[in-house]
Amino acid sequence: MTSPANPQISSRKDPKQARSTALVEAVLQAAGQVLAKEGASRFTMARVAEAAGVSVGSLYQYFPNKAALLFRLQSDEWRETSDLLRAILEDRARPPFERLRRLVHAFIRSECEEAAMRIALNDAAPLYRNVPEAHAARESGSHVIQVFLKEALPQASKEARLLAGGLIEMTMSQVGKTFSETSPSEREIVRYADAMADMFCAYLKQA
Amino acid sequence: MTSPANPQISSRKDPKQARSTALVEAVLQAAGQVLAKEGASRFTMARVAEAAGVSVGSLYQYFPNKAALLFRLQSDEWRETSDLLRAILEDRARPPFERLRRLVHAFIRSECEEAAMRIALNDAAPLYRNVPEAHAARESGSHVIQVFLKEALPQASKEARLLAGGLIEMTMSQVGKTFSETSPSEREIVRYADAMADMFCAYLKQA
DNA sequence: TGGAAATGCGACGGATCATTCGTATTTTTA
DNA sequence: TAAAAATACGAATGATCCGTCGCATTTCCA
Repeated sequence: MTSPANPQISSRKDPKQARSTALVEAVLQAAGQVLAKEGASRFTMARVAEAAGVSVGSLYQYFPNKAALLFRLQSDEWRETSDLLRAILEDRARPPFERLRRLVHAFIRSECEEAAMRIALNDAAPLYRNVPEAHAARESGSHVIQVFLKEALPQASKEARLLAGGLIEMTMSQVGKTFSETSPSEREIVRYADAMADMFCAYLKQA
Repeated sequence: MTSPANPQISSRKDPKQARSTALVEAVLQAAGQVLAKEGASRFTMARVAEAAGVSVGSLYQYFPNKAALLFRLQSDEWRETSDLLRAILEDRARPPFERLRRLVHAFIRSECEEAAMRIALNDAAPLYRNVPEAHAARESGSHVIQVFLKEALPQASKEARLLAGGLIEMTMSQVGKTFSETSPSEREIVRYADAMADMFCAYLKQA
């Protein structure tokens, strides 16, 4: 497969005056709306500019290209999710498996709440998949899970924990994404998240 | 999210003479190659036509549009996979959980073998996601799993089986896809498939 | 064998988009 | 306050691509 060359991601310049930071904020907000309401195929620099009330040229002052803008949106999502994971998994007041269950519920729920945008972001993934920063961004989430597993399964080998963590992480994110596409009801969300948590717990306990 | 209108999928005409059926075959073969080697973003009617040694106009004789061609490729993949599932799960000579383990291995392996094409097909999914036929195509795979679960977990409620089947199916396909993107080695494939099978078995046994 | 049907062709129309660049406006600085 | 720097603008450029249509070629059939 011949992939497109890695897009340039680092921002062309940083906003220095108040009006320009406001512009960047407006752009990010508008970009999220356009992505969620129009879908990835209609996510256009011109449309984002219009929704933000600025001109196309201004977009390119702070984002070198479309991929950079999309990647920024994705990065922000990743960071939010990562913070969510950390907050729940580090709550040492609860037993580990309860934390894991809460994690799954929170994750699935968050995935469903912004389903439209997440789906569109996923559809657009080919455009920013190859940026080098993407690798580092994912690393953060994995690390949180590894720390948790070290506490929950102190007797397991490091290799086993890496395998289990990768499996859990991938399952949660990928299956969560697909599940959110079905526009599930509140009931279904709870049932599904419980099932997934059951699966993870059963797997970890027998390991 | 405003999705594009459902594309017309049914073939414009059926090939009647030998040369036209050969042309359709050549087109499908070429389309698979273009998709695997060039990726979804460079999957173009013109490129497929050139790779097949025919003209663009001829493509439109048998496929009403690009989405129809892509959907045909996806359908063929689904059918192959579905047949694979069925063959393994219906092998009553082996105990159920061994069959499930074999299934996971076969699935992951098959996903990795044609990784480039599967990934590209996935990237192009937005183009054919909304065709009505897609729903029916997935149904087939679910049914096979339900039959299996009825044998493996005769005491479980139908509702529980639907939930478990959906979870297993979604996990296998989605996680398998993502895993195949990492270009895993033979060793990693085996380890990962075993881990996933462990997870499914542990989940089903505690249910 | 001759006309009809099927098949194959590829230039062309029409539309969409990412990105640039010369210019105008606003803010900062000295 | 005047020059410099930062910011904003949006028409224009260049490229890509889908799908069509009139015409040429091949095959079928009576």
